Amino acid sequence: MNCLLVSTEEKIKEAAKAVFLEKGFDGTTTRDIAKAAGINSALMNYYFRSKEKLFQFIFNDLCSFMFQGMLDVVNQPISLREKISRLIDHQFQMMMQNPNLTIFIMNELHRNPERLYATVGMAKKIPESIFHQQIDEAIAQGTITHINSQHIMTMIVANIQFLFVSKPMTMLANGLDEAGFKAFATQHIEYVKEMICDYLFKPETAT
Amino acid sequence: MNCLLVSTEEKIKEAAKAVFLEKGFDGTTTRDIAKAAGINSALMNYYFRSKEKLFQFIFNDLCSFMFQGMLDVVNQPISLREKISRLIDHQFQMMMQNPNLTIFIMNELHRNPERLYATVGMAKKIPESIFHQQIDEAIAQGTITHINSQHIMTMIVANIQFLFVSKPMTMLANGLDEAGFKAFATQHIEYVKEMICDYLFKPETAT
DNA sequence: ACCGATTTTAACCAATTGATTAAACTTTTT
DNA sequence: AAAAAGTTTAATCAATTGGTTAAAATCGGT
Repeated sequence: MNCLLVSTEEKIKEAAKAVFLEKGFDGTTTRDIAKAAGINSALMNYYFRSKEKLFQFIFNDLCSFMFQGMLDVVNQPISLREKISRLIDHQFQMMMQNPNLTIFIMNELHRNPERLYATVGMAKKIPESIFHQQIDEAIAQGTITHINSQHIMTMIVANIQFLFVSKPMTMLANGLDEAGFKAFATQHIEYVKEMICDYLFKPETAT
Repeated sequence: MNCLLVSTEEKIKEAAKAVFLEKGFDGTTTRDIAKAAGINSALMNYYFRSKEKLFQFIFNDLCSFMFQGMLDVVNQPISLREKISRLIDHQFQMMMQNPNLTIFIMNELHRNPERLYATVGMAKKIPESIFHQQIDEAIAQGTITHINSQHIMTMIVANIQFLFVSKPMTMLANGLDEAGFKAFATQHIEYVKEMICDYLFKPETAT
């Protein structure tokens, strides 16, 4: 067994994750991965059977990483207001550390819709979470605006995720560098929190 | 000259646009395009010098298409409230007819940041538009919440665009078919309009 | 109808792609 | 230490890639 810190299999997975995230499935060659992992090209086919199989492995990993954290927050036994705030914060932290996670996943799903099957289990858990129960209860009690929970979740996710999906564009349009973007994004999520909560918990009930 | 409706050059451009939009630059082969255009592979290199040059052509076209419409709305001599509503409607119409326009552009910019130079002229026009002047004036008059205009634009764009960027995921998570998605999206933009306007034009001024 | 220019084609090229093979090297087991 | 199992390598494969070439077909002007 290779004992220099990590196993060869792990080295390949880490390298593949980095390269796939940066270049996508089509833009990545098996030699890219081998080079990044510091191994022979053939080793990749020894541990994983093909580029496609290796990709599926990485893709599932990344999808789990993305969804699991959100699911954890979404199922916490806390108030709706607090949960929305934490949900936004959690996504923001996750994306700050992995800015191209979402564009990668969305693009691969767009290019190859069959990969949706890899996410079907996780994706369906969110609409079934206690977050949605809380919303339905709050609506019944008249505490929040009457609005389908899927729309609320979409608003939360969209306002955070698109910030990172469009990061290069936003930086260009507003003339920001890396630090400037971070400041902009940090400020932005505060506005988003405020906007969404204002909309949900507004005093007078809209039609 | 080829007089069967359209010129060969136009046929190639149309085919390339469709294929690139669906498969991205890396996923597209020159033979894909030739096949879609019903021409010989070599013809593509006769009209455009290379796959890269052809792509740049298409990419610029699509970016112009995306930005020009938004710029037109953003510079209309109408009220802020009406402008926000039209901006959202316009993007929605555009994306309904071209659902993968944004994911395509964003992904290509992510994969190849040098392409940003192709958009720099257009992207910078938005922060310089009279929309932003209107916002600054409204803030000075105390008509709307005190918030940087770039944040408002980001909110508008994010809430509409991400709906389409994440279309496959949204359809899966909420169990929607094509018609279901359309209904969901149509309803969603009404909520978004309401939410953003409520936030901007709210009666009591927040800190 | 003929000529020159433009347009289109088939055949081909070198480079790169994902993947395989058989041999060499380690490690573990006996 | 010998055998067996597991790991890694260099060399190579067939297929596909973007691009080129030279010849054929088509066109407009005269």
